[in-house]
Amino acid sequence: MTFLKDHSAGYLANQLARLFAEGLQERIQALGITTGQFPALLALWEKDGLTQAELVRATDVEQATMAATLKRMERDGLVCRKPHPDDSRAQQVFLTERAKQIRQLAYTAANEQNGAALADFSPGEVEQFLHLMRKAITTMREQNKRSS
Amino acid sequence: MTFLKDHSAGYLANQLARLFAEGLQERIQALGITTGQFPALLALWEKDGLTQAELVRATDVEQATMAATLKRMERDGLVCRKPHPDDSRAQQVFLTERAKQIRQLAYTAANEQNGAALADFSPGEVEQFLHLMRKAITTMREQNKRSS
DNA sequence: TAGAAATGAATAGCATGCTATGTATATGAT
DNA sequence: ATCATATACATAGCATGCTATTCATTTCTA
Repeated sequence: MTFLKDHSAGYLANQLARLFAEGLQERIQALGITTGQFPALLALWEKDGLTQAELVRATDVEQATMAATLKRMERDGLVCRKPHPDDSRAQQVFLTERAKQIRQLAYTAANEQNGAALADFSPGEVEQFLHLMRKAITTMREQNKRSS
Repeated sequence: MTFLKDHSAGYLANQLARLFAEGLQERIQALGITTGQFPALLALWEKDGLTQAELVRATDVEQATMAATLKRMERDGLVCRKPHPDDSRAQQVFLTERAKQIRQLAYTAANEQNGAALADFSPGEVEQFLHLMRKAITTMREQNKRSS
């Protein structure tokens, strides 16, 4: 008996994600940001000054991952941190001017990568694809919640 | 202007892949293998004794990634390496007895994870989903080939 | 057949992601 | 008010994946 990668949703999802990341990385490297910083940037572009804990809740990564990402973002001059006025355990994370200015370019890069990946899809297929991905994600989130 | 993660194929693909990996990891940890070892194992279960270069061509990872994975697999008692009879640069990679014996259990684990993720899909949706993932993968592979 | 080019592997260095721990501060319950 | 618990954050340690570099051996070509 064999195992066919082309028929394994998990195998394909892994490929898909790596190819998306590769393509996006290429499009945003001129902006001085990386794929892993994207989730935090999206959240901060929406609302600047979030705490790390709020960023964790706004994204889908673990606290330790966010801590490491913020450290690299600070090193790279994308954010700076200030003590939280009401909670001395927390810090607020603020975007630098540079990070604020690349917002639209970053959105464009992400949209272009999505468009490139789905270039051969009909509009209906795009909708269906997004719908099915959301459905599988919801299903697995529910299951992992239970098992933990 | 905002960027909606729920409408970004790349964002969803990243989520999807991580959730698949999480679920699979849980199912195979009792077998003493990890998700990253799966591609190499699939190739070696099909044909034992491949070289590292052949494993790279049979999977979708870079040579350096495969080298690191094989090193961990050797450390974990999943493979052993023997000098290639016809090419002294190369080595053949052979599965240990333990690695051979878990084959069916590993297939089952992967199939069960795929089934769990797509539990709410109709058979037609499953086919459509796999088809669309393959299509996006093919498209991006073609593009990345050009840009490199 | 000698030198150039290609191929097989290993390694360094990095990003992203995880779990598990530790530490400090807040909060809630007695 | 005190003590237990919850929360915020940092860090260690690891897996997976990448690019770039290096080294050795083959293979091709002039």
